[in-house]
Amino acid sequence: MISQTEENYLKAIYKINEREGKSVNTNAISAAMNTTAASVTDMIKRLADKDFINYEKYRGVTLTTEGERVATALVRKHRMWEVFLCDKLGYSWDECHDLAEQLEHIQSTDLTDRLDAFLGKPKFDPHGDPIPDREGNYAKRQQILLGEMVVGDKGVMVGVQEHSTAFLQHLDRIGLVLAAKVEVLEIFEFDKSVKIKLNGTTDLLVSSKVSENVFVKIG
Amino acid sequence: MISQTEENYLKAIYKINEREGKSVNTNAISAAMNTTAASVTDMIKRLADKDFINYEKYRGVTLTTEGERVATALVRKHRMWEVFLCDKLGYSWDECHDLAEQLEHIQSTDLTDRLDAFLGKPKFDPHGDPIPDREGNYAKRQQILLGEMVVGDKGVMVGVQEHSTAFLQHLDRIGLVLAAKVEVLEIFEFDKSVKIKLNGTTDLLVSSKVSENVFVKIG
DNA sequence: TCTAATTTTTAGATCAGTCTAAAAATATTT
DNA sequence: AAATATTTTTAGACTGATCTAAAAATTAGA
Repeated sequence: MISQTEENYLKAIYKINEREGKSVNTNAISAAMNTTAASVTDMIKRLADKDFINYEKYRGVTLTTEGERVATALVRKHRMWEVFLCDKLGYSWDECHDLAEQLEHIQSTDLTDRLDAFLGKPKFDPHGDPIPDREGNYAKRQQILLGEMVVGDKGVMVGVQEHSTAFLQHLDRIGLVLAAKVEVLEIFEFDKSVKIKLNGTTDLLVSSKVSENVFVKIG
Repeated sequence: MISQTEENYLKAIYKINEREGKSVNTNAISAAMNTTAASVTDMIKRLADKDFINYEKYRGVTLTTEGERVATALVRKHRMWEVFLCDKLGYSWDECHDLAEQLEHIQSTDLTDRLDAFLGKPKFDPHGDPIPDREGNYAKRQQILLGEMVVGDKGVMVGVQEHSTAFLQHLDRIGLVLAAKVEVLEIFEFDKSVKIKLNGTTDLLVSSKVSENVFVKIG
């Protein structure tokens, strides 16, 4: 049996590794989990005992095959529930995250599969994040950050890196939502803000905080 | 904040009180929760501290208004999720209970209300149990046990008292499912078994174990 | 009503998950 | 490479939820 807390640690490790691409250190985990480094050390010992992670003192951790299976299963459930909440119950993309954090711990792969069929086998969640299949595989997104585009580039808004409610609500307010058409008009080196044309109509100046957390699919 | 364990104790107390109609004693709770009497004593102290129950040493417990609110909210969520699982995901009535036990702990009354609307404001779950409204009110069922009917009585199967998977699967197998038409043909005093006509066609002999756990609406 | 049976509570332990404070190891900088 | 800074681990403690075994209170019966 695996506890919800253990699951959350595995998911955190998975996400940090996905972002940083290397062995995950204690402090990064404690920051992600909002706990102390001491608590993390305790927990990673337990997770190593259960063979969910590889752990060497002072050297950080990596997920084992089994640990990765658990983590991707959680991500699959989380994103699947988000689709349900948005598509079926009418939640907005900034509201569904916290509820999905709870729902992802429901223990039943069969339920997830039935939900998958019920929702029409979605490939992406409402934030543009890909939904892993039952084996945990998912296509890496063909996309770059808005902040990495150059003047003249055009594309479509396909997702976010930062999932906080505040950020998503801000995007809603400025009209930079999923599927919005984006063209880079000007980049201001001074503060890294970016002027874009939105949906071929309005001009919009976005801060670096925004441009560094919005994914765009070029083309 | 209330823990899942605390919620489960409150639900158990609520159900025992609903069935027995009086102050709930320690042993009844430990039986329902599959724990020891000592654990129950610990927990009821905690629940009394939090004002969810009224507790007097050696005298059993009753729910406070707040405790009852929590318990009926759980029942509402449980039965609502059962409708979702059966109606939308195609689960059978014996499969949905265990999953609903998990889902009932999802913390969000708004989610429950949206689910309610999405499911078409159902009044009963797949076992015929009434779904409480947001205030915790629900119509007591107009029904009696099959075992309480007399020869010649006719009615419709509307629910079960016992919710175990084994029992529900047995009912499925003998064809005594929700909405089945029932007419009492003969009662055998020897072993309290009952011969019924099912849906106006087949004759069926049911054991006392069955007749004492199936609710029928007369008429 | 007094004794026996039952129920309930206390006492004392354990495990998971967390903390603070201090010690140890590793990394960085001069 | 020595001194300093940072990161990580250990030590020790606390809470929630559980247990077993024993003591106390209540209930039932002769």
